[in-house]
Amino acid sequence: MTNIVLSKSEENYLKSIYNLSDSGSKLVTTNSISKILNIEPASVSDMIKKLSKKNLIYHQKYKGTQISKNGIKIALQIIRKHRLWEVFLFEKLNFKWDEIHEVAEELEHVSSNQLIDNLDKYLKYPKIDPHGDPIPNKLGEIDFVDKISIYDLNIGQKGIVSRIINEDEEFFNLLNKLKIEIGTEVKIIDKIEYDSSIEILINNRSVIISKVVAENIKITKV
Amino acid sequence: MTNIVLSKSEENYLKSIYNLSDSGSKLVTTNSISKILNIEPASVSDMIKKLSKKNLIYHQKYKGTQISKNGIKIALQIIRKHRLWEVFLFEKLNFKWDEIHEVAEELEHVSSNQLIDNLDKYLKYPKIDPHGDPIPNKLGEIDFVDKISIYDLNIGQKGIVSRIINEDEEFFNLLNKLKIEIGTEVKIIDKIEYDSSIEILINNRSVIISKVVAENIKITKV
DNA sequence: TAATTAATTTAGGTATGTCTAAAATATTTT
DNA sequence: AAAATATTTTAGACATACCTAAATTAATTA
Repeated sequence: MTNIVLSKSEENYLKSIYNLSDSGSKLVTTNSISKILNIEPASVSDMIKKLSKKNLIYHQKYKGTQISKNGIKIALQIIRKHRLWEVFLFEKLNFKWDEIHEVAEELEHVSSNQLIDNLDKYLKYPKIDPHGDPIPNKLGEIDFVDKISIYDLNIGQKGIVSRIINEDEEFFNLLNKLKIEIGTEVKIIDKIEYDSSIEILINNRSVIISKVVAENIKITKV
Repeated sequence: MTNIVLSKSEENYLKSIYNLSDSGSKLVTTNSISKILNIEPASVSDMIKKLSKKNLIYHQKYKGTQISKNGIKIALQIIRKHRLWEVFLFEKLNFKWDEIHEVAEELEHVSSNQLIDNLDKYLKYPKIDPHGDPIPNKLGEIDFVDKISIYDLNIGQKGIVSRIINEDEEFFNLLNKLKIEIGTEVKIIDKIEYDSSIEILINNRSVIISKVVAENIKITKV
C-alpha cells in the first residue's frame, strides 16, 4: 500500500468533504465546501478534479461529490491527528476549550505516523477529544456519535452531555457559566413554545437555554 | 511591533542563513545556502531578493548575504521552536536521538506563540535540546555554545561532552556503543599521528575514535 | 413549461517557490 | 594579466492553489 502524500490543501478539502458528507453517506455540494473552507466555488471545482483523479472522491458534473473508501480512510487519519492534538493541548498544555481548534488545525498536517502513534500512547489512547468527539484509532475505527441534542428530548427526559458542537469563545463562556460540560446530566423541565427555548435542570439548578444552544449540545439518553 | 508572518520556505532560508553565518557574524554565500537546503542557486537568488525586501537580510550582488538584526531575532524564534519540539519528542514521546530532527523540522513551522510558550513551560524551560544545543528563550536570549571538540584537546586534558553535532543514525549508534552522551567525561590518552585518530578514556575504558568523530563531539574543558 | 434564479464549471489570470539554460561577474590558474 | 573556471544572477518555464468573469447546467418560480 503506497502511502499517498497529500498537500495541506488537499487534506483540508478531504476532511471537509468527509464532515459534510455525514461520514461518507451523503452527496456534498460544491457550494457547501466553498462555504466551509471560505474558498471560491471555482477553486473548489479545481480541487474536486484533482482529488477525483487521485480516486479520493467521486464526482459527477453539476451533481455533487462523494468521498471514496480510500478518501474516508485518509480523512479519518487527519481527524485522528486533529483530535489527538486537541487532547494534548487541552490536557497537557492547559489550553482553553475554545483555543484548541485553531492550533490543532495546523498540527494535524504534520506528517509522521510515528509522531501520532507515540502521541496517542502518551495520552493513554483517549477515546474522545475535549469537545466529546470520538477519536479514530490507528486503523480508522471510530465510535458511534450521539446525534440527539438537548433540543430533541421531551419534558421529563434526562440525558448526559456527550458532545459540544462549536468552538466559539462566546459559546464556551456560556457553557462555563451554566456549568455544562461533557458528562453533565441534564433534565428537561419545560419547553417554551414562544421562542423554542428550553428550561433544563443542571445540578438541581434550573436554567433556560435557547434553541440554538440546545441543538449544539449532544447527549446520550438516560 | 507588527508580527511578520513568514512562509515555511522563508523560515527555512532564514534559519539556514543564520546557521551558516555563525550567529550572524559572517557573510553567507548563495552556494552554501543552495547546498544546505538542496535548492538550486538560481532559486536561492530569488529568495534572497525576497528576504532582502523584507529587511531580514542584507545582500550585495555577487558578494554575499548577511542576516539583519530582525532576521536574527526571527531565526532564533524558529530555532527555539525546533529545539523545544526536539525535547518534547525525546523526553515525552520516546523518540530516539536520531529520529527527532526530521519531525521537529515540520513542527517548528506551526505558528502559535501560545503553543510554544506553553510547551516551554510544560517541559520546565529546558536550556538545551537532546543534542546539547542551547534553546533560545522567549526573548531570543541564548547561551554560549562550546566550540571546542575532543579533537582540540591535548594529551592528558579532560572535558565534559556538551554538544553532539550531526543527527545521523550511524553516528548515533556509534555513540551508543561508546557510551558517550551529553555529560560524559572524557580524557585524552593519546593522539595517533598516522590517521589523526584519538585515544580517549570514558568511564575507565579506553577507546580510539577517528578525527571526524572527535570533531563532532563538542566539550567543556575541565 | 418558459423564464428566472441559483449552482457549478470553464477560461484565463496571479503569487509563490521551484526549475533549467544562459548571461554576468568573481576567482583561480597559467 | 589573460584565460579558464567557478559562482551568482537573470530570463523564461512550470506546478500549486488561489482568484474573477463568463458560460453552462440545474432548480425554482411564475
